[in-house]
Amino acid sequence: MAIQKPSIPKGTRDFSPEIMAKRNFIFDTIKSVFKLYGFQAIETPAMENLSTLLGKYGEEGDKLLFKVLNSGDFLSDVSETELSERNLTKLSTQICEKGLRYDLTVPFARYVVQHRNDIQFPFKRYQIQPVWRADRPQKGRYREFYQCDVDVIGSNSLLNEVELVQIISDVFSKLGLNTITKLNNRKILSGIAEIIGQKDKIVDITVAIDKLDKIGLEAVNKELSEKGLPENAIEQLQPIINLSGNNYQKLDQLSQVLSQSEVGMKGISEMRTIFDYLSAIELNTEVELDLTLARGLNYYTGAIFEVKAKDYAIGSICGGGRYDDLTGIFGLKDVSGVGVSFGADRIFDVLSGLEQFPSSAQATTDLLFVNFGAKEEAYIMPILQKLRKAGINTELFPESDKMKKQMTYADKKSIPFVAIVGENEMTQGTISLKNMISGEQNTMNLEELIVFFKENKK
RNA sequence: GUGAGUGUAGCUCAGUUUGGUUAGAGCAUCGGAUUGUGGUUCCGAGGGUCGUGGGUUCAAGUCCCAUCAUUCACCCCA
Repeated sequence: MAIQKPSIPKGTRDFSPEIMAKRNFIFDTIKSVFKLYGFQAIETPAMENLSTLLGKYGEEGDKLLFKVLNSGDFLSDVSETELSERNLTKLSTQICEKGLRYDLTVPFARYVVQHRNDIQFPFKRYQIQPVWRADRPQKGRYREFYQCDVDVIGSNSLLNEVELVQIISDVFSKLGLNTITKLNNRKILSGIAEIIGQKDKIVDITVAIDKLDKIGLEAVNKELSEKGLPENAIEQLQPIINLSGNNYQKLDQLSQVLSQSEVGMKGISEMRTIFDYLSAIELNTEVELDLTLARGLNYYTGAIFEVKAKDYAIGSICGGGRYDDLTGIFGLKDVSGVGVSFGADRIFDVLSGLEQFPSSAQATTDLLFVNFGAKEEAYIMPILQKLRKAGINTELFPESDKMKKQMTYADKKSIPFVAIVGENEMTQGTISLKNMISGEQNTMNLEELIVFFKENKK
């Protein structure tokens, strides 16, 4: 076989040690906050039955699912006529019964239904795993990426929404990022559509309004009319598009427009409650009511969240919302859930772009012992054990290579200290410790060395 | 699904406009100066199907066509 140039699939990435240290810093930070609020970890398989995934993300989503070909003779149940028809959608369900998960929310819903008798509700879970989308990759968009989901299921309380905003605030505060958290409510959007008599056009309306900043009022109105909205409906929308003021002022304006819509008023009152709670606590993220937030309308029923980094343009870095009946499709009715998902890969890109990673995100070996040969190795082994017991990350170079090579290893691996124990040190019972940053070198015994690191580490 | 850009050393790229000897640079790697001292310096070495296939030509990294890969943007989304 010819030698092939190795490569990885489009939109996927290798993570080298330096990158992993930084990624783990993000994951650890997020996890620690999740735990702080009483959430517990679960994991679900990379593959789900295709039937679990299909139809949950809209037509567009179905197209972006990675499907897994059946094992064995996957064509055994396909007739020649079906093959020649080339109905790909139908064929794919015949030859694939599994697919890679597209997000963590739908597998979670499936999990909740399947384990409903073992779960103590309200169930607060977090889940940090990769998901896959057969999208065209581009900046900040990958085919394999990690989501960090945190959801509460089995509780209607708006306290959960408030808590999620706090979690968002805590996470990004710990990561040192300035953010803006945008809130919307599906009920308000429904109310708007109801008032202007265009119930089935909610998505079109919000998508169009969303472009206001980008393309301007005129173009938005043009797009609305292209989507089939009558003139008078567009007319009625104007005060909503031009909504201004602080969050409460926006809600006041909305309640005038939506006074005749029960669902719309419900949404407004929900948002008031949330803002009231939020105003009582300190937050590190700016919270803003934004009616143009249209994400996940396929299943969100109440609050909708989206977080953007203020100092770096990369799309949203966190998003989510409330879904009243996500488990309904799997046969468990009236279980409401609300959650958000942190996009770890985008957060990574933001932190990299802003050079915001702390030095603690580069932790490696603390101390490398130079290897001079078999005699020294035997002498050092018990020392290594004691150092490790004392919590010092220590390694002994495994070959008695040239010192230059061993020093270069320490240098490239950013190991801050090198211990030199050769014949001289062995007879004197000392260790020569070289500081790789300053270059200075000191002689000490083992106890002094341990004390030195314990003091230096903090 | 639509549109644009880019493919030359492990990496970042020059060379393509105007075809012409043996395809270059920086970084990285390896060796030496320096057999108990890395990062700085100096000397040297290895490393190329010029993405792939075809065409034009006396001659193609360079021009033409096709194809593949990859990046960016749109739609949508973390």
